[in-house]
Amino acid sequence: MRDLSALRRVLLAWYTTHARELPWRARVGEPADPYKVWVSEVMLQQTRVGTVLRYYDRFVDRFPTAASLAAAEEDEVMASWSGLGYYRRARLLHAGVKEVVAHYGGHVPEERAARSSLPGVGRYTAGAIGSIAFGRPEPIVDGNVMRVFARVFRIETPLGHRDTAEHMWRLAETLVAGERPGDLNQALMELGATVCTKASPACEACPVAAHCAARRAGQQANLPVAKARRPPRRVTMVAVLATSQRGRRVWLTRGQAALFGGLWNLPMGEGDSADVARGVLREAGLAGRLTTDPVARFKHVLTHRRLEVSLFRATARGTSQGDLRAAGAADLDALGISSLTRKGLRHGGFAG
DNA sequence: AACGCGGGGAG
DNA sequence: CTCCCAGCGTT
Repeated sequence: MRDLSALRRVLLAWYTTHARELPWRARVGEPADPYKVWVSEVMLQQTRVGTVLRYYDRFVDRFPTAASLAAAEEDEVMASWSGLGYYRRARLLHAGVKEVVAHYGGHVPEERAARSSLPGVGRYTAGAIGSIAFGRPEPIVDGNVMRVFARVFRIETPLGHRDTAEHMWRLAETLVAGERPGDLNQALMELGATVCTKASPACEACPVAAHCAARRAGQQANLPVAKARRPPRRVTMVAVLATSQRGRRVWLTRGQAALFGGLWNLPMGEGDSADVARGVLREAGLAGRLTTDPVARFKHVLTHRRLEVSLFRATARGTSQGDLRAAGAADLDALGISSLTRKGLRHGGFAG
């Protein structure tokens, strides 16, 4: 559709009456806190609103300002992120606020280039902070916006193609130029999340149905064209639930790898045999006795992996230092633990 | 351009 | 089961 101003108008009007109340949204007439917008937008990367709601309040309550987050220990930050996934986001956010404190007096920089250069702040997040917190006409294109655009403008090239993405960013840039850029961007995302949904778009309730090319052509169910997806790889893993002699504390190692980096995990390795489990124990810096067979098997599914985990039990000695530590049940809440490790502790009967 | 990175909710 | 979510950084 050529008349973007009509689309703008309808979206803003709809958003004014249909926006969900979300804790990171500023009240009408109040300026949004750029730091809180930043935190929420990082949490929202590839993560649904409903999931973020379970973490956001606790996080900003504990770290209410950029300075307070910058001053926190990494373990403390990871503990607050524990279970939310994509843990690198937390470490990048932490690095980002440190940079803000060091170079910008603790204030999120309003200037686009400075904002974009912060760790973890990509094209999307920079635009979200710019438009929502600073009221600048900066575009946003996320999964919701792509779906809405693909339908409204009947874009039939697959998502994920460079040309498709660039086309959509240009559309977003054109559309956001005007009043209330933050609301316009949020209106697009909100529409995609609540009305123009993937499986069954509620066209009869959609404010832009009259402007929708896909709807006109009866193609709304066939758009957008998804990008091809690679099937997840199946991986067998061994995890060792090694406790101290009296079974009161469990040995955890802090991951440095990309997977679960920065989190405290059960010692793990790829494979399914007792031999591998022995190697895992030794590799962790532990000496002890191990069950000959797994005490439990469980699955853990990630987007890109299907892990089948064999859990061994051990009693082991070692020295808590660096990336190895013995944690009591009461310590676990203060540590960043992956859901996989949480699951392993449960299957192994270590509730403390 | 492709890939790795969590976890969970919806259908 | 499958899909994909208010993406980013690396290669």
